[in-house]
Amino acid sequence: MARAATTTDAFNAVAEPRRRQILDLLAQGERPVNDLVAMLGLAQPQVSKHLRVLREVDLVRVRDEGRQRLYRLNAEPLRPIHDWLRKYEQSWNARFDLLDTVLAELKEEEPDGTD
Amino acid sequence: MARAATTTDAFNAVAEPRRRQILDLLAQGERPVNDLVAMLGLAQPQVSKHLRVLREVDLVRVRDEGRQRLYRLNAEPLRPIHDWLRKYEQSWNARFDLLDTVLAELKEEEPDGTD
DNA sequence: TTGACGTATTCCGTTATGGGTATACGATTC
DNA sequence: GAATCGTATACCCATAACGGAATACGTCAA
Repeated sequence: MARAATTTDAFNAVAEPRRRQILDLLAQGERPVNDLVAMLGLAQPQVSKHLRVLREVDLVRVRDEGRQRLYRLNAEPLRPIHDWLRKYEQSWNARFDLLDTVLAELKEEEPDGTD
Repeated sequence: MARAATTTDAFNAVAEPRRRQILDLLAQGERPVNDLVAMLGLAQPQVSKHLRVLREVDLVRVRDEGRQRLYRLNAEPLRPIHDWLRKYEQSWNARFDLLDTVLAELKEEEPDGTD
């Protein structure tokens, strides 16, 4: 088995910096492909390919406007990522550096208080 | 060029479900490899390999304890992901479904009000 | 219709993943 | 020193990513 497809989920789709950049751009509003091409400094086919991936995980939606295709953001698939990260928030918000791990360990299990 | 290495950053490292699972387990406290092996139902070498990736992006730290290696979580590299997601939070927290895109578009640019 | 534009798709090559299996290494015990 | 445990590494395979280049659409203009 190889690495999971980029179109498997938002986690994989968003691992690619360019794709994140595209989302960042689309966060400002709907854009035709060529706008993105210009802004990203990438070749048009690559942009279309990245958009395809984003489309397949439903991170972007398209709307046909004449000969242009206007892409817009749909952030909802990012939610699971955010939700998953949520439980780790405290780890960097506090000075838990190693203390929190120790504490968590103590109250979770390791019932053998064998130091 | 191929896909960015899994060890490039937390984004890539965490795109793999198994690796997320490992972090989830380590969130509960330090664990030796074999514990993870048992909990994950994976072969030991695969677990070691995943741990290596996590180690390379500093998502886990190791501590030698006799013949065991105790791994523990270091969540900080997750922070950039969280930070990046932050700007999209409102997109799914409200009913901005397509309204927000339109609004953003209006106030950002597209100075030609040609509709 | 022909042509230009905007975008998507196909084909290529390089790279590395992730699982499987075997094995190497260090530490401990006998 | 030998056997054993706990873990890491090496090797193999199948898969697919990403960029580049060429090209195939569909739409609009002359």
